[in-house]
Amino acid sequence: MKTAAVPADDQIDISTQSIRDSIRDAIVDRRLAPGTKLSEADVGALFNVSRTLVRAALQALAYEGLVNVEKNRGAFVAYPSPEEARQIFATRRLIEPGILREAAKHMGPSHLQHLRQLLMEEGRLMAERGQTARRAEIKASGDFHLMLASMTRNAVMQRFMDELVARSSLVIALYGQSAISSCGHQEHHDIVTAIENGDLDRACHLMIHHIDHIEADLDMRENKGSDLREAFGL
Amino acid sequence: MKTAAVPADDQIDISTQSIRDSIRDAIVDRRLAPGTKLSEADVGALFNVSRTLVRAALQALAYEGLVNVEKNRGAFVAYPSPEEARQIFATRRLIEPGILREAAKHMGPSHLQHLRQLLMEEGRLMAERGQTARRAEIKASGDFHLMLASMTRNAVMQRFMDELVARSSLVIALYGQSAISSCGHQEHHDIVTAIENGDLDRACHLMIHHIDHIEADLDMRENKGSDLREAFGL
DNA sequence: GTGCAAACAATCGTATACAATTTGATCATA
DNA sequence: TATGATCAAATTGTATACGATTGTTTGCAC
Repeated sequence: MKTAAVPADDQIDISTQSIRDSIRDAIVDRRLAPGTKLSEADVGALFNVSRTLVRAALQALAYEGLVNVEKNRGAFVAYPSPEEARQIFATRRLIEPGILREAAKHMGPSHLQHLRQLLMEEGRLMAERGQTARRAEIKASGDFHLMLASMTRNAVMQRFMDELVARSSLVIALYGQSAISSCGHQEHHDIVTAIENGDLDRACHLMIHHIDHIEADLDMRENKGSDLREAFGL
Repeated sequence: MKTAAVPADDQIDISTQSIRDSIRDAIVDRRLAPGTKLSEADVGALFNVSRTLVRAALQALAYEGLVNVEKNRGAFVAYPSPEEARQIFATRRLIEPGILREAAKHMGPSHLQHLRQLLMEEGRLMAERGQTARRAEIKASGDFHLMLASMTRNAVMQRFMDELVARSSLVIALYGQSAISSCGHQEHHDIVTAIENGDLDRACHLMIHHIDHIEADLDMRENKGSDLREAFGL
């Protein structure tokens, strides 16, 4: 019985969407370790719903790439291979500069204000100690990219970025080494500054380097943690 | 009914995936008109499966943006609004040049051969008459972009393009006016030529213009066909 | 004839039941 | 003891059953 603790309590009227979000958050926040089995019955018991709803949630998460469902075996928190990780970051490098430019088109002073505010919060969390603050910091770091995506006013791009950021979190959870984001945080600030100055070329340049840095901080040698699975090409 | 029926007809082992693909193809091929209701019971009867599997398929399609599920009302073939259409093409403009460059990295003579071959087939279908040939032509047109995506060797990008091309087909089905693709076909050829010549800048340029042309051919005034739905902001 | 309300029908939302498959354990045998 | 076959327990795959919601029709009052 290795299923993780998720806010259980006596919740009623929890629908598929809520379950999906709860599991999603738990995965992205690293409360659920990659590879963890998500038994339909167990999860259902936690949320006091039937397997039907759990199944729907797990299938949706599988589509997002956050869980793998193996036929007749069950659903597991995704365990991205180094190759998958590479593809995820390659995709981000490809689309985030475009998102930046698109977002800048619609950006007014209030939007810049919001971005700065988010970065302040991020910085505040970095100063704190503790697992909780650390998770919140990582989340805030991703939220910066998501906020930029939301400023494109393009729902499609937003959804793509949602998926990319979520999967990136998983990858970082698996292969990240340093306390990193210290530099990442500064890079966020620099990007906003470049936008403020109207220097979009520079902003894009910084964004690409930022993504490069995140990826460079990963140690993607196989057998990290308790892997063994990808090690044999499965 | 139900009398120990031998695995009826040719249909055995139809799983969620097959149903999803069948419906997907039908939508993209315009055999299912936008707005058509997809009753769980009806679809299930067609495929001789229970509502459970149909539901799963419809939910997956909803995630792809090909059907809308309205709570307690059912699933309908998506009816993209002009705004959605705009967002879809904006996203394509944003990522397809990048895909082009990425694909070019891995492209050898055999790949170019494949692309040319696909274009030949596309051209052949354009010459023919009839609804079937017309559908095949539109499909082939989309396949060109999908083949480029597959050459990136990046599963994430591939999936994004899958979704974008499918939804584009839907939009074109709704708002397309001219017999179009005549010029689109030539543009495909030009793009391949540019790649062959190693002139990626030109290829990207052509790609963006190609997408512009597709979008420009749409007549997205509301009330197209039997709409009335979006006309009231629903 | 019009307008509203209540019953009816159809469809979806969720839970449960049963079948199929996998997994792990037990036991026989060399 | 090591190996392999057979069986039992657990878990997923699919179907069905029942309750809830929505849309339509009917009937009554005005």
